[in-house]
Amino acid sequence: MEKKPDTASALKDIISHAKEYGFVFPSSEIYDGLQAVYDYGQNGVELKNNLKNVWYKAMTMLNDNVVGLDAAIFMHPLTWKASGHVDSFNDPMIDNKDSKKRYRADTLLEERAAALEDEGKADEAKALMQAMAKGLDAGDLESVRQLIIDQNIKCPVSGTANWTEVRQFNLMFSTQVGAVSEDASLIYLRPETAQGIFVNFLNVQKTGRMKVPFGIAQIGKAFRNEIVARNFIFRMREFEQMEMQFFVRPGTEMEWYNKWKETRMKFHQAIGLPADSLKFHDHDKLAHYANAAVDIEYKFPFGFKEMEGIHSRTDFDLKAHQELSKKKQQYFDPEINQNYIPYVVETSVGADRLFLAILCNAYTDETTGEGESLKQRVYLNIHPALAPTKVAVLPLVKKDGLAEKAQEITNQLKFAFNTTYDDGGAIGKRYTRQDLIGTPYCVVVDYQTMEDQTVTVRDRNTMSQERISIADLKEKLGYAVSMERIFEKLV
RNA sequence: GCGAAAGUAGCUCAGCUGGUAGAGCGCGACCUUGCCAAGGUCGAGGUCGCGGGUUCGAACCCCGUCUUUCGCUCCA
Repeated sequence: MEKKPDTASALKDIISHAKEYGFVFPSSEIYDGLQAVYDYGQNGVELKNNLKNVWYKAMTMLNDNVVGLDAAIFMHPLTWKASGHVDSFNDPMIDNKDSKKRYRADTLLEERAAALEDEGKADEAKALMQAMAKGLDAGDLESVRQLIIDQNIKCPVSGTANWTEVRQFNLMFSTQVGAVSEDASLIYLRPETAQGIFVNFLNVQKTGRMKVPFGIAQIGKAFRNEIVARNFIFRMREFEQMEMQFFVRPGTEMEWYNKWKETRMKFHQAIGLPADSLKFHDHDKLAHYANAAVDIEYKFPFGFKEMEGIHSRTDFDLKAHQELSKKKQQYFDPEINQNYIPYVVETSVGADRLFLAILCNAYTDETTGEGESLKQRVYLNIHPALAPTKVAVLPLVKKDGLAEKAQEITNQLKFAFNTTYDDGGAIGKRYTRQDLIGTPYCVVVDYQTMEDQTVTVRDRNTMSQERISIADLKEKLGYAVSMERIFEKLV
């Protein structure tokens, strides 16, 4: 009998567990924390690194035509002009005090202008749009609010015109480069990692002698000044993306889009997420850069939410960079003897979201037996290749040389994979400690070990034990905890 | 940003109409034991989220603030 968390309170259990067992801590907690920022603890960092590793290797090792990149977080400010982020990440917002609804101030005015045009007042509409543009360009938000009031625009929900001030929400973080603060030195922390790949497209293509189709994979931090951050590490201000941009010949993008859709879904299942907790969600409204977009959603305790996005980005980005930089972003395709700007299929998964999905899926509150023999335990059912600690070596008792023997085995295994030694407290308690952090195997040194050089290996999920020879440990456990087991499911 | 709830030991919580803090679990040492959170002894750990105010006296009442969760809202 297993109880899987699917209610909102389940998230609380997972957050508590994550903190109590060293996976995720609130940032700068001794100062009361910082909203929507979290730190990964001693076990969290292992799990996250394993996840990043398995993703990166699945991309680069398993695909001959995908290579890696690690671009800087700081980029030339024009990058964000070209990508559209400067324009689309700055929204003037206004709230209605009665309905508590928030609107984009520019949208309200645009709708009003459209209504005026329908009424045949095209001149008035044009004047309104010009006045709005003037106000926005000058950063005069009060004048924008005044326009809304002058036009007597009412909230469709409350029907009142009881508006707050207009406030600018900038989703990009900015900072200064250099000691002197001037306008020219203002730069942004990247709101996505993709642009680092696009601006390096030709560098990689030329120095790596890459032929289209090929991909560039990158893992890195990105930053967004979210207005509302919710759901633990699901939406953070500082987060990590694992992105791969795949450059293809125009016209073939849908073929690759579909191929990557399937490949990525397979990946999530291979690392242990159940098929019925995953689904595709097609975008109805496409972003300015895409001609097809789908999310892979995972069934979090707070519902099916986006974990990964697969977008057909067309040539939007490379073309925009070519126009703004005046540097050609073309590829010469020898097969068809033609120059073109490649189209791009992007796969972009949130490392933190994937981490959270793994944690939610792994958290198991299990009750076995009934009556007197009723047993309850909590364990993390993490894929062995992803588990922070692979093996715990435990002496059944500390005396009679068992502890020394267990230390010796630990020293043999620790070069091959994360191995821990524990002799504190009763054996049952030590099993439980390992269950709680998702260690897949416990090796126990008992009295028989001293006679025939065998140990028992206890499986986390089944709690069953198998006796094997010490000499075979490294090989047998090594394979059981290897990423190979994940990769085998991907080909 | 709005509304609701919450914040006391590492965790889960108790603490009555105000009288300067407790339990269980966990943690550490030692003893005993030895295969699924065993028992015993001893011990560490909290200016009750933070800052004001009321009061002779505040974990408790009032105000502010921070953080978290939930519901709105937002999400190129």
